Amino acid sequence: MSRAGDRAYVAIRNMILSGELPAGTQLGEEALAEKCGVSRTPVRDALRRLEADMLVVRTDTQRSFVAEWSLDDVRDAFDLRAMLESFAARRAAERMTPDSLARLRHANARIAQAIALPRPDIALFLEGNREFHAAILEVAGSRRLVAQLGALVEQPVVWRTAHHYGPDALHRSWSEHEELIAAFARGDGAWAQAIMASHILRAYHAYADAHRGMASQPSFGKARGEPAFALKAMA
Amino acid sequence: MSRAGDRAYVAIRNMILSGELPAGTQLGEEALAEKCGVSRTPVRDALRRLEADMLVVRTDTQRSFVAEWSLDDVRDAFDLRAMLESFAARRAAERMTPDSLARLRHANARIAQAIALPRPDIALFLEGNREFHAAILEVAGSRRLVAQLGALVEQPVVWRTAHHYGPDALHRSWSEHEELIAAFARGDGAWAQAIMASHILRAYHAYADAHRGMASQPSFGKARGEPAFALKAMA
DNA sequence: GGGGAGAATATTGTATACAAATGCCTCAGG
DNA sequence: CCTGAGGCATTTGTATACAATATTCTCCCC
Repeated sequence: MSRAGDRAYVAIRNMILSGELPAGTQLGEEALAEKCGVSRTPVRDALRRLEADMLVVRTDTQRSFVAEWSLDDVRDAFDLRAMLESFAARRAAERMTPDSLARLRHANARIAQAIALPRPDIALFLEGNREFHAAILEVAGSRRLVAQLGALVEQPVVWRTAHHYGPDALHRSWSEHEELIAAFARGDGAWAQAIMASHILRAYHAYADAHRGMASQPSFGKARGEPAFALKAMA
Repeated sequence: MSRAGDRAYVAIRNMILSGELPAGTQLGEEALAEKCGVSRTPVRDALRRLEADMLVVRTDTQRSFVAEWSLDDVRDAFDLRAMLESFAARRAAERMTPDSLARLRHANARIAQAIALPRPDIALFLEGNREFHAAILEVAGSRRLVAQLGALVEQPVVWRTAHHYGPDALHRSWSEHEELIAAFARGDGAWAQAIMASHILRAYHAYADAHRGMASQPSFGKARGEPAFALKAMA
């Protein structure tokens, strides 16, 4: 953790994901530097990383803005994630070890615990969910896959979305994880792949349903479809 | 083109891809700055971008090295590319316009011209090939897909590999492009997807065959399999 | 009133200096 | 000979100043 650079990255990221910096906001380096209490140099690094995460876009003239997310963009992201992560699931099924399988069971047990409470503990659910998907990715054993999915899978904000999920949706997610574990236990790559694709795409529709009809934020750029909130995917 | 930063990026990238900086070489910022005739600041930017391209890796302590490419890594990259680009082909087939189709035909005509010569013009082949694949990606119309494939598809160096391809391999590539055009003309996404996957995976085996038994470069790190040359994919 | 040239302003790009951290080498102790 | 602590050399991180570039505003001309 290189102090200032990472602090700036986390700080700006949080400002974007929390909505403090709405989509379309221009990100001046100097202003951000002051907000983060560092100089422009680490802010520049942070902006570059956020750009790679596609949370920030740069104009042809190097001005940075908080990225817009049209509904089409969100759909794109989920499609891509469905493809990549189901591919990862197939690979993982073919390489699964008892240890990793135990880790998956443990993660999903935590999810069960989170949603068993009278009032589901969303934070715990998200933590278990993250661990579950990360473990699969690790077993898949492709550095590239990790790199490409990294930006898509991380779920720092989902907060705003996750709280819209009902107990039934949460339970279905847990249930699909159980099915994945079954596929992994049998080493059935094709099965795991199919479940994962379904898992992700169901999550997309849960998202779309939750946000259907919600107020659009004032738009800025050339978004193609209906503007959506800036946030990351969850499953 | 922000002058110094991009110059550094291109310069370092070329040094890596040409083999002037072999895999495992440590990349000191100061040394690179001097080589590129700029200061460390733009070099840092360039290193970050190259890291995103996975041409450079950083240790936990922030030292940069030219990335190692085991044969497994290369296989991974091709697998991923096959998946992403065949997905792009399906989308493209569903959205193809007459203009774009014409552009594809034109690009492949240039390829035909390049390989028709008594001595194939590899540079022209690569240029046409790049244009062909870029056009498909553009029609696919997914910003994320572009971003994710960008690092994989670019073929600046393939030089070292491409020259190992025989006239037959080059002709087969052209022929597969023709088949893709046919699928696009009919708007058959599934067909286009299948051809593209086959196209990419064939390219992988052409690569693997060309490099089978070639001398390994002295290895540096934790590469998992047999070390391979540092280069990008082609199809 | 519209449009454009040009200055004024704001923003990003680059270089440099210095601070912090890492790695390496030496040498003492066992 | 091995081990590890300490200091020296190297490398990266950060801040700041200045240069280059983009944007905005103003004012003049049509």
